[in-house]
Amino acid sequence: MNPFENISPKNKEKLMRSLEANIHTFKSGMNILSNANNENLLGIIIYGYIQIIKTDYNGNITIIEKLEDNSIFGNMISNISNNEYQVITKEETKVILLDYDRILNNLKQNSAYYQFIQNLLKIISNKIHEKNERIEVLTEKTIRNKLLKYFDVIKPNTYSKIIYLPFTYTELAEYLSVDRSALMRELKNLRDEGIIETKDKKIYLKC
Amino acid sequence: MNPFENISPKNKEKLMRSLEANIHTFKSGMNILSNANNENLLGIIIYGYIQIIKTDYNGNITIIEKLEDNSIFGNMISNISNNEYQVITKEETKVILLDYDRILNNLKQNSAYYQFIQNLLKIISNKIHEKNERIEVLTEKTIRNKLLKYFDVIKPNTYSKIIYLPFTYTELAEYLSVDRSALMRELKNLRDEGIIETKDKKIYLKC
DNA sequence: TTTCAAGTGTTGCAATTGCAACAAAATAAT
DNA sequence: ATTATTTTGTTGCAATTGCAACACTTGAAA
Repeated sequence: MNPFENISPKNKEKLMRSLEANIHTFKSGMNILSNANNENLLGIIIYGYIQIIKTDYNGNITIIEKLEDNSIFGNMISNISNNEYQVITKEETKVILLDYDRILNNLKQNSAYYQFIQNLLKIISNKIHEKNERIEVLTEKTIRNKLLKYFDVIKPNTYSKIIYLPFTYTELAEYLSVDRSALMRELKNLRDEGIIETKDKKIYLKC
Repeated sequence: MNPFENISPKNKEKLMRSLEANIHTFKSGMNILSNANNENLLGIIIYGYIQIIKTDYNGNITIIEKLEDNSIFGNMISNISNNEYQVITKEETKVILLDYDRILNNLKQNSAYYQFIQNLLKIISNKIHEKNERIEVLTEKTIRNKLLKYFDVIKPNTYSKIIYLPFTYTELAEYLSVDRSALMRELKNLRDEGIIETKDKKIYLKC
C-alpha cells in the first residue's frame, strides 16, 4: 500500500515540505542511515530495492526484510535501533527521509496530514500482522511443525491446498531460522510420508 | 502509554460517540471477542487484566500477551485473527470496543480524533519494536544463544551487567519457545562456565 | 495450619537438528 | 555461448534439544 494513498501530488508536496522531508537517491550497495543512528527516522521508498540485514558477531548475514516501492522503514518500525542492523540499497533507490517524532507531534493539522497518518496506521498494522505470523511460525518447536504452520499461515484461505512459495528454499530456511539442509531433509520426509507433494515452488497439501 | 493522552475527558466522550464505541464490563474468566471473529475490532482496556492465549491442537496453552490498563488489542494488532486465539479476562475488566475500519476511515476530522490516531501510532510502533525483539531472540538457533540474546535485548543499556527477569523461568521458557527443563540445564551450563551468576530472578552477566 | 497448585531443579534417553562437505542443477553475468 | 554464482539435494556424524519422570521448594487458597 502506498503511504500517499488519497493524497493529491500537490498536497503531498506541501505535506513533505511541512514535515521537512529529505529526498535522497542512493546508488546500489549503499548503507543508508549509517550516520543517523540517534535520530528517529521514517523512510519511504519512492523507487528501488532495499534490504534490512543483520550481521551477527560471527559475521553471518541474515536478511530481516526486503523492501520495494512504497515500503516504509525506520528505527521505530523495523528493528534497526542498534548497529548490528543495516539498511542496504540493492539497486538505485530513491527515498523520502522523515523525522518520525515530527510526524507524531506535528501541529499543522490539515487533511493531507491526517490522511497520511491514517495510511501509516494501516501499513504499520499490516506489518504487525506479518510479524505476528512470523512469531507464530518461529514458536513451533520442530522443523516439521514450523513448515506446516508456515503453510497454514500463508495459504490464501482455510480450504486452500496449494501454496506458491514466495521464497527460494534457502530464503525459507532463513525465514524459519533453521538449517537449510535440515529443512530439505524434513521436506523430503513430508513427501515420503505423503503429507505434501512439491513441484519447484508449488506445494500441494494432501491433508 | 494511554491512548487518550492529551485528549480532554469531554473530547474523549465526543470522540467515542462519533466512533460508535461500545463500552463493556466483563467478569473474570470471560472470553471476549468469541462472537466477533469477522469484525475488525480494536479494544482499549479501561481497567482490569486480560491475557491473549493460544490453544493448539494438543490442547497446550501459550500466553501470547498480558494486557493491563490502557493496553490496546485487536485483530490487526494482536494475532487473534483465527480461532486458536482467545482474549480472556483474568479479573473484572472494563473495555472500550471500537470498529478498527471506522477509526481508519473516519471522516470527522477534528483535533481529538487526530490526537487519538497519533497516540495509536506511537503505541503500535512500540508494539512492533517489542515483536522485533522477540523475533530477534527466537531467530537464534541454540538455547544458549537465545538466552544471551534475550539478556542483551532486555538489559537497560549496553553496559548493564544486571538483569531482573520480568518472568518466572517457566514463562521465560515459553517466551523463548524452548523446553523448560532444557532451559534450566542451559542456565546451569552458563553458570558452571562462569558466564553468568543467578540469584532468584536476578542475573549477573560476567562478560 | 494444612492442602493444593505452581514453579524450580535434575537426569537419562531418544529424537531432532546443525554442521560440514559434497555434487548436480538452475540462474545470472560476461 | 561460456563462465561464474546461486540454489537445490543428499548424507554421516556430533551436538543440542525435547520429553518423561522425578523430588523439592514456594506461595496461595481453604
